[in-house]
Amino acid sequence: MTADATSSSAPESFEGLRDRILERRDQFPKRLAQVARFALESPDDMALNTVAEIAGKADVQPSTLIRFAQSLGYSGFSDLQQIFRSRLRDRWPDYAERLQGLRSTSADEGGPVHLLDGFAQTAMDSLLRLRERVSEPDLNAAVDLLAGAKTVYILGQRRAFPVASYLAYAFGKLGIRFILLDNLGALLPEQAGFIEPDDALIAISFTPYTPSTVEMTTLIGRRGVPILAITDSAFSPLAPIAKVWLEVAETDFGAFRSLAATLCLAMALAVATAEKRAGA
Amino acid sequence: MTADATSSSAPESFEGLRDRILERRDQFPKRLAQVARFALESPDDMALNTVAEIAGKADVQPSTLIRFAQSLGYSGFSDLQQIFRSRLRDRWPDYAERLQGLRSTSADEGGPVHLLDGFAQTAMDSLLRLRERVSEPDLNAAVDLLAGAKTVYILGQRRAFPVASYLAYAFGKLGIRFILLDNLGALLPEQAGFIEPDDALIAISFTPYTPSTVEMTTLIGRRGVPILAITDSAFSPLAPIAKVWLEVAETDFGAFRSLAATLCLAMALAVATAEKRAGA
DNA sequence: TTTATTTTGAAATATTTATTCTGTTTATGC
DNA sequence: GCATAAACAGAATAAATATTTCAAAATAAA
Repeated sequence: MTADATSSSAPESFEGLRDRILERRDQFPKRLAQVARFALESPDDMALNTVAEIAGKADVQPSTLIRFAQSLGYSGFSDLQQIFRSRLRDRWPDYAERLQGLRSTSADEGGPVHLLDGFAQTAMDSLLRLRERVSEPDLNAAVDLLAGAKTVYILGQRRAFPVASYLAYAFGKLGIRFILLDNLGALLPEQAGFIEPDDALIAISFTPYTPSTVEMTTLIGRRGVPILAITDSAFSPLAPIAKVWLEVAETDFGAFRSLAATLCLAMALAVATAEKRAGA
Repeated sequence: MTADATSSSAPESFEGLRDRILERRDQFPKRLAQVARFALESPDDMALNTVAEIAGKADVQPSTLIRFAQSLGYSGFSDLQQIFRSRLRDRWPDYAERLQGLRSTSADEGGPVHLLDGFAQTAMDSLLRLRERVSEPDLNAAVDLLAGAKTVYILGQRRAFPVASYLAYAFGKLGIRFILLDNLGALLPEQAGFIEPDDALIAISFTPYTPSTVEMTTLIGRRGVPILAITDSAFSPLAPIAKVWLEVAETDFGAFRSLAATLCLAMALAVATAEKRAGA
């Protein structure tokens, strides 16, 4: 079987690999079948351990793993292992194929359409990651914080300003009292002048963090106002100041970053806050 | 810091490691801080790649990664990497239920997380449909229109305002001359007073079309200014006025609509315009 | 400003890990 | 039951990867 196995090319996706193994399930010799079974039963082990460790767990010799990989058409075990690793990286099977389609169409270089595809793809990546970064307790804490506030102050400048202005729009529609700190007329200090400890502040900022946003948030935090920060990393200067902070990791495309995940989070926060208030 | 870092034992769980990194965030020297940030932002990369590859992505020397690991009390990088790998293993189980939650957006469970999933799903739907609605010739025409303009005027109010303000941000970064018609001080007529036929207007509006946006766009159109409309249907009052119009069909979730596709289109337009100008 | 200390980059080295090879065993057809 | 071919275990080897080292640069202290 070694001969004709190498003739057909090796699968490049985990699903393809799985199918290939299954369709040959009866043709594998004893030890190879043992490996095949182990591979499908413990794909995590296949991805994360060394040949020797996996061989131990599967109760075969290390060389058997290499022969297994080669019988499937891979150059060696390392080659095969990449498939198992990629499965851990992008673990969203149901969108995987749709994204794949988008990728192939954007293969042709340059042009506005290529850019559009690229940005769409980037935005979807960000959205898929959103749920991994935002934990349920954090999100609930954020909603509690907002629902308990007399007035919600919103601060987001430069790249974060579209998000801030969207929040203002949504809060208005939902009947949540808010003030948008837009720094109009350089009156930011005055706009934030009357904020009190039973209000709340949503501060939004991403690298490179707008200095005046950081400064103003620090100032407001010192006055005992609970702060909800929406930012892009645990290293954001906003994170240590905030009572609750939510991380959105937007994906890069060239020099530009999507805002899709951030806006999505903003919408969810706004609506959840309104629902919480209605329910209480 | 190297000395006393090794004195305290190294964290054995990902959460512990994360906390440890965060509490030392300000004490790391420059390159180590760079690694710390990368580690928390791309934990998957930390788990699955080799020292050399990770060093490349984080833009540091391989040895810096070892130093980083040792400064946290681990014997070397491999030791540290085990933490990141265990995180991938342990997180796997709840994958199924998360995906399930994302799929069944049909509101059986309320709660903030459900809303977040719903909005994410909605945004992705919009993005996937974006390419079906926007044709390549239309997009090229839109870019030509913008690239040929002396100054690009941007008009978008209420729900469309976040898009308008994002365009302003992007144009600024890209060195494209623009004026954001924000109607500040009800001075919209004056802001648009000097717009000329060799300029261009981007008008953004969705149902229910903000009357003043439609009126102002009509007025400007009569003065012979080429108009690019971004709107949600062929029946939009903006469509007949515009020289080029692009359709974005955002999906509803409850009473709210995503802005993901619109923003995505805006980004693509901005960058494509800049590239076109650079190429010409 | 000078000096001491820490931090960093790049290359050399050590270690781990994958792969190949060889003799031996097991299965298969005659 | 013998001959032939495939499969295998284990050791030897090759490749890759992690770690250490040391001089240069940056930073902090005097």
